[in-house]
Amino acid sequence: MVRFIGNIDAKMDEKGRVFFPAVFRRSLQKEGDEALMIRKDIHQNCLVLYPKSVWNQQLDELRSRLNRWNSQQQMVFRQFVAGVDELSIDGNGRILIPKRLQQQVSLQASVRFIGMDDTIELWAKETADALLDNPTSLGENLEALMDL
Amino acid sequence: MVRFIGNIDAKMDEKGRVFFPAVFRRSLQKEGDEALMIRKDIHQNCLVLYPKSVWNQQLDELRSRLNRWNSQQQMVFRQFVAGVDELSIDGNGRILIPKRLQQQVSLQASVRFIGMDDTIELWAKETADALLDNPTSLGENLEALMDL
DNA sequence: TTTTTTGTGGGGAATTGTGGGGAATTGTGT
DNA sequence: ACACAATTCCCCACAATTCCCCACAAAAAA
Repeated sequence: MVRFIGNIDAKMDEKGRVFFPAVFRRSLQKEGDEALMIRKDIHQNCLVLYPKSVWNQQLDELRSRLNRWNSQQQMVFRQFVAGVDELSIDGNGRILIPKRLQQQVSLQASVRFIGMDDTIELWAKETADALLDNPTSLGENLEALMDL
Repeated sequence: MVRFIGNIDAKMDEKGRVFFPAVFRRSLQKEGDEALMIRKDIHQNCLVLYPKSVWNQQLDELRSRLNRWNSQQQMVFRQFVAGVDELSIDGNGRILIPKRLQQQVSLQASVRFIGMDDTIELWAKETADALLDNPTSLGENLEALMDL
């Protein structure tokens, strides 16, 4: 099982290219997994990178819970799958973020990679700072959760 | 179970390297644990070092209680792992403190390690002095706490 | 005192990260 | 089909950081 750990600040150039952090690249290669899938996060204003194997796994999970003959459920599946792109790492170790996705989450020059266990999130630095460097609620949330 | 005890002053060089105190290294090795996780403390202006096994244990417990499709729960997980980095001890027995973390807690040349049972805290010496040399309320707080 | 362990410092190679030029490819409208 | 713009890809150059090595001071142990 992959386990992405760490936070890396990076810069996206005008062409939309970002260096894919070496730590993560190594974790990927260890799994023999080279391809990445990218989509906007369901809830947050950030992008999510899945190693292809993890992506497939999640698709399977979704599929197994959804009834393909049910129109609404089929629509959920469609929305989840649509908007996904496949990425590859170029000769310089960079990935190219599709324009469409850049706009969806207002990516600027300063971005931040966050290792999230089996996926990697890509945030606009400003957005991440605002959300994550504010730990007030974390304590309460944790307390509530662990108190079950 | 690891038990880190003690206060050690050390110096960080311009490259951000700090000698990891021998006492703590021995405690770590006794656990067969070499890797360390580092993050900014939730409340205080200092860094916290976790032996990797301790960290993983906490992470697994959290993961098992969280539903990744739930926005709020995913946010808790995110806040918990964001800002964490993995450290290793180099050939000279030193660790390299990531730039980002140095800045977050204003680490300068003079630092202080504080053994905190199963974790180790890393303070800027000045900050630690200011906070801890002022033990005014400890007695009262303890009294109130233990009086349940 | 000599030896070993602990702690500091720095040089320089290798890797990681940033920027940009320009060819190839794709997509658009005419 | 053609010209044109935008995007993607492949290449090179270079800056910054990290890693690996060695030297040595200071403290502790023999």
